[in-house]
Amino acid sequence: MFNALIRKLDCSGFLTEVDRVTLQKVTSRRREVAPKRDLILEGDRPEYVQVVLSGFACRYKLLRGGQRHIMALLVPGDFCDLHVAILGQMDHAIATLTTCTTVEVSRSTIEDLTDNHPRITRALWWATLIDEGILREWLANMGQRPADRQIAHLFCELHVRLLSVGLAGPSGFSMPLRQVDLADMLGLTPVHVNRSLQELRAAGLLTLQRRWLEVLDVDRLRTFCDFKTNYLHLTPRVDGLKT
Amino acid sequence: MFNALIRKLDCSGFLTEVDRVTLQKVTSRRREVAPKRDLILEGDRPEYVQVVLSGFACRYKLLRGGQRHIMALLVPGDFCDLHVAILGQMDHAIATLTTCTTVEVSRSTIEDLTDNHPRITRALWWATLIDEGILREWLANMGQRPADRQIAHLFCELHVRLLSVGLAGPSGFSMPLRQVDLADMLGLTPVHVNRSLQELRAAGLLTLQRRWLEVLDVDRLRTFCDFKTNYLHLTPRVDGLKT
DNA sequence: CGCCTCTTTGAACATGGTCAAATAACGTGG
DNA sequence: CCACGTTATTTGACCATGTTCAAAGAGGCG
Repeated sequence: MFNALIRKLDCSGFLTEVDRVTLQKVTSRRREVAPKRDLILEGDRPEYVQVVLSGFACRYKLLRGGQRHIMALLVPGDFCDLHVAILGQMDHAIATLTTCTTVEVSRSTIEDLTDNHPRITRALWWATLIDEGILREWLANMGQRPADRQIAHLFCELHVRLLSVGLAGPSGFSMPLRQVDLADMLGLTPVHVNRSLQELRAAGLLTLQRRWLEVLDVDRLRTFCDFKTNYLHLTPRVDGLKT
Repeated sequence: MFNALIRKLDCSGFLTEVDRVTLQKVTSRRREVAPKRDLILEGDRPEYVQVVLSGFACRYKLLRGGQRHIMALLVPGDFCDLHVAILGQMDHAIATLTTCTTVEVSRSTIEDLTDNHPRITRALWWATLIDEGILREWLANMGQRPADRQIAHLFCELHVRLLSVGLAGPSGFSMPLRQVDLADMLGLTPVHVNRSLQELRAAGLLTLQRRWLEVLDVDRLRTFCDFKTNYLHLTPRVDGLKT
């Protein structure tokens, strides 16, 4: 059966066939969650670590004014809260954006993996470091680029990340996120996201209809928003496209 | 001799006296670096992992337009590039902001630590997870708050981080950063940082002169910018101030 | 004292925000 | 399959926060 987690960790290059089998066993207890449901709340001390196997989720914080800021997008294969094992308490919440399938892995299973499966441990460590790299890129994106390029950059990133788990074609992918979600990720208003999307369409860079994002010219879009893939630390084969 | 790294890792609560001695030995090869010097460049594959022992450094990226975005502030006790051991290549650069003392720890030493000193390993892991938490908070800060509160929030964070390594008093600390540096951290222009600082002063929240930041009323400043300490995962004792 | 860097000021401008309403798309039950 | 209520996208007019450019003051350091 298809398993985005294995597919993703495999990108690290650390896994062997045995490891893949081990991971397969661990990810068998699945759960279906409706859109816009909280998976974990800020302050929680969960007993289980969750992994997204299908759908999109996000890390977010609610600030005093009631504004939501989304600090990370979780796509199939991503861990939700591996770090809680060490830090103890969640400093942010996680919610589904679309319908999601998740797996719960007990803390003891994680401990078993880290004790007895050094390559898997290394792959997990690798995955969290990539998440950190993405956070840094988002920071630079928000801080330095105008809205339309921010959005373009986010799409470029998403495209590559989905490619690496086999969920995107060479020039398009399913985009079930709402404009509000994009707005909350980039610190913009939905209205302005809407207008910027129109500019991107008008510039002939992409189309977005019926929840499908089609990139008309990948190179041109990447140049437009100054997108480089290095922060995703892809193995050459996954890059999907030249450069 | 005073060692900010040990002081910081000690906050994790994982270390024993033996571990502290081990760390002391490892951090003996020191180096002095002038302000505004690169410690590592994007694309580098360093053989040594560096730790800041005194002064301020930063992680940054240079984008196409030549703009610099600072994605993290490294204060005494912070690791520069622990992650390169796994990811291989730097996806950002690191530079000093002030004169810094650093230590270089060879990759083999790190491997020894992770193989034979489980509590130290756990503390290192803990430190990188806190860095990740800070990244998330910065994202929300930039995305959702107006300039003056962004700056106030940054100061509140810095205050607590410096307190935890013994480099701040209960209401003030040395602030050698330039307004350009603040601007590059928050995605603002130096001009606007300047004006926002004036507002903070006018509001009686702080004073900033001769490179010293004095917080006039810590609680009031924290309320002003909606600062909560939870994302820093402090042990109760280090919080320094109530709440 | 003089140079260089950093901070401060001013005025015009632009990007993105606010509020409110209209239109379109979606999903569910009949 | 259609009708309806709900949720999402789109539009318009006005406003505000933050930017740009340029120049004048302060401060630090040899």
